[in-house]
Parts: sequence; structure tokens; C-alpha cells
Amino acid sequence: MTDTTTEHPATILIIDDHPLLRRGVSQLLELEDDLLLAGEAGDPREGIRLALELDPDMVLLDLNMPQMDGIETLKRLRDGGFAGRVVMFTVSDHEEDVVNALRSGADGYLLKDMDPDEMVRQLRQASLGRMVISESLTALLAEALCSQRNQPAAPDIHSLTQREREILLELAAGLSNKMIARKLEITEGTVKVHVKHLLKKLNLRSRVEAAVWAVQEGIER
Amino acid sequence: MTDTTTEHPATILIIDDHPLLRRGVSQLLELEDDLLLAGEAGDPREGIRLALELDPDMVLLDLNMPQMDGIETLKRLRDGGFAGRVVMFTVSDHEEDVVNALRSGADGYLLKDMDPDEMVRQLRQASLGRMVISESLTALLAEALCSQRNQPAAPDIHSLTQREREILLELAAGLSNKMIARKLEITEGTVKVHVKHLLKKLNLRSRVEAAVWAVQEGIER
DNA sequence: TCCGCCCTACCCCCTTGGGTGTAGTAGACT
DNA sequence: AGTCTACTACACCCAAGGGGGTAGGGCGGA
Repeated sequence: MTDTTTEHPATILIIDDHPLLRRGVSQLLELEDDLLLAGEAGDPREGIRLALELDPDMVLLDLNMPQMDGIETLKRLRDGGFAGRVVMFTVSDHEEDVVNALRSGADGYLLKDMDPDEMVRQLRQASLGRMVISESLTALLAEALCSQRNQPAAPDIHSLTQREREILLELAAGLSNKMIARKLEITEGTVKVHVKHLLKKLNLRSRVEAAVWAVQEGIER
Repeated sequence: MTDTTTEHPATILIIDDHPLLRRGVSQLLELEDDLLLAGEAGDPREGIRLALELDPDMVLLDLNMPQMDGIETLKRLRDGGFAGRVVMFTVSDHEEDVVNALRSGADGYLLKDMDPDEMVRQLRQASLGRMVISESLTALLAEALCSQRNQPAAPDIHSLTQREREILLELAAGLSNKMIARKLEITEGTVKVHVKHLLKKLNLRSRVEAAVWAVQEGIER
């Protein structure tokens, strides 16, 4: 498995605001000739730019950055057309964060305090297209899947407020924000706020997805 | 019926690029105290601006103007939030034009060569919320409804080209133009062209409407 | 051969959308 | 009294959408 030197090495971009941690990963990767550090970024925007420019096989993405959270960064990566693997890399072992990240399309979720050997092994797995999760999280993950106490980020109509449901309905009817505003007698800016909120709650990326979802769910007043 | 002077008169805005014709209508309306000319516009953009500013009860809209066709003007009026009646006013007695206008949401279709008496009568009807059609067109209209030879502007998947159907599918999946371009390996500009064309063919106003329509129709490859 | 449609690509223009942030008000619950 | 959520509104910014137009290559039918 480790002998993949005849193949081209898997290129990895790390996006993390901690220089020391980037350095650590960098040194870890240098020891493996089938894993190659494609680049580093200290903030999300720079990271997204680099990812689209370098097009690495994998992005190792810090979930908690001051400028932008990892979920948002992941979204923007996908929006930008990045097609490689995106593995979350974080200190948070909260079930909520794990579930949220995976629901948002992350290809893996690794903890920063994990064993270097396991780290390398998991990265290798990820580069092969497998979804990876830190071993210490598997129990927690199983629990999350069984007990249904994971309301956050669940695309559920009930997570929306009454007003947001109204806006979603009009939106799905094909109305623009301006038209919705006129119809509900509020400003366009307020409509935008509601749309933004419902997109976030439903974990969708555009009003088109929201409209299609609403239609398929058969949402009604 | 003519005695509605106790009510406020119905205000009418005329949008037509022929000054003489505007003058004619103007004089015709002056003779009726229940019909009031709210304003005139010689080109579509000015007309739209005026309509939104004056908010007349009815817009008399030339179907054939050099700057912008009447259908497009009608769309923009509705997009702008104009909620009054929009009656097409034209020389064209082509079935295609009539059907197209009515399908696009026009509240009436009157011919410019119609009898002044009928004209006034029809305008009065329109101001009451009734749909009006020049009498000389009724036969033609009936025929159009019976014989189904009205492909133009019929929201039909078969009116789309293969490529347009592909784009519609991706669009309905929530992909942006850029993502569709990447997926189909063409430029974003070309995707925009296809989207523009399919919206026109399906007589829809936005990609959201297109997406919802596609989903409801159960469009597949 | 010429015409027309399809697909592609590009130009210009302006509007719309979606994100950031701050902030005020009202009602409900602690 | 304090806090939380919902709803409203506005600022700014940049990306995306949608309209107009022109144009060239390919392909098939008149």
C-alpha cells in the first residue's frame, strides 16, 4: 500500500491559520513519498484561491478559522469548481461539528491530536477516494446516527420559521426577491435576509436548489 | 355602463413609438369621461419607467416596437412589479402573435385598425378586469384553440434542442452556469446562451422557474 | 449550392443574488 | 431584569444571472 512511488504522489493543500500546525503537517508529509504538500494557506480566501489555482488532489481544511468557518470555506471551494477531496482538520470532537461537516459534503474529518501514523494512513485512504474519520470519533458518529438528536443542518421544513417558509414558497413559485418583497409588503433587503437564513438552515447553496427542494418536498402553507 | 363618472376614471398609459397613433388614442380618450390618459411613452424603456411611476390602471402596449418587442416589455413591466392591466395594441393579426401575447400574460389584444367605438367599448371592458380581444380576431382565436398547430411559446420539452435539455437538467440540479460549463466542458458564456434560449422557448422568466418546471415535468435525459 | 438550425464563443449592459456586518423592535421565556 | 428568537431594515461588496448583439463552423434539407 505504501509503495505507490511509481504513481504520481497525491498532492495536498493545507488551509489552516496556525503556522506551527502547517509546519507539522508539512514535515509529516515530507517523510512520505506518496504524499506531496502542494501548498499552504493561512486564511480561507487565500486557501480557496490556491486550491483553484493548484488543483490539488486533496485539501486539508481547518474547521475553525477566525475569518471564515470551514463549512463556508468548503461551500466556496465547491462553488469555485474544486473537485478534489476536502478533509476537515480540526480540534473539535463535538458531534454537531462532525455531523455538520459531513452533511456539508466533507470527504473526511480528522482530529488534530491524532497519532501521526494514523494521520498518514488516513490521508492515504482519503487520497484513494475513501471517506476518513478519526478512529476516536467512530463511536460518537455511530451514536449520532442512531439517536436522532441531530436537528442542526438537517434539511427539514420545521427548522424554518413561519416567515422563512412563506418566503420559500414564493421563491419556489419563481418570484424574485423584489417581487416577494412587494407581495409580502416588506423591503427587498429583508427578503434577502430571510433567503440567506433559510439557505443556511437547509444547507443549500442557491435559491434554485431551495426551489427544487421545496417542490420535491411538496411544501405548502 | 357608460355612466361611471361617479367612480374615478380608469387611467391609461399608452406605450407606442408612433406619435400620430398616440395622438389618436389620446383624442379618443378625451371624449370619454370614464377613461383618462395617464401618460404617453414613445419607447419601451420610458414606458416601463412611466408605468411604474404613474401606476395606471391599464397599459396600452404596442407589440411591435423597434427597441424592444412587446412580449419583452410586458415581462419587464411585470418584473418591475406593475400589477395593472396590460393590453396589447398592434397591427398584427397573426395568430402566432396573438397566442404568444396572451400566453405571456397580456390581458387583452386589440388591433389598431379597429372601429373607434369598439375600441372605447373594449377599453372600458378591460378596465373592469375583463380580457378583451378585437372582435375580428375571435374566429382566428377559436381556430387556434381547436387545431393544435401552435407550437410557438408552448412550454414543451420538445421545443428544446438536445443541448438545451442537457443544460436544463443540470440547471434543475442546482448547478450554476459556471459549474454547468465545467461539467459539459464548454464556456460559461455558451451556457448562458443556452439558458437564455431555453427560457425564451419555455416562456419563463428565470432559471428558478425553469428548474421548478423541469422538476414538475419530471424531465430526464 | 444556398438556407437554416445548432452549437460554440465573445462583446456589452444592467439587474439580481448572496454574503458580510450592524441594529432596532417586539414577544416569550427564565 | 435579563436573554433569546423572530422580524425588520440598511450598509457594502462581489459574483451570478439574464438581456441585447455579432459571428463562425458544422450539418442537413430544400
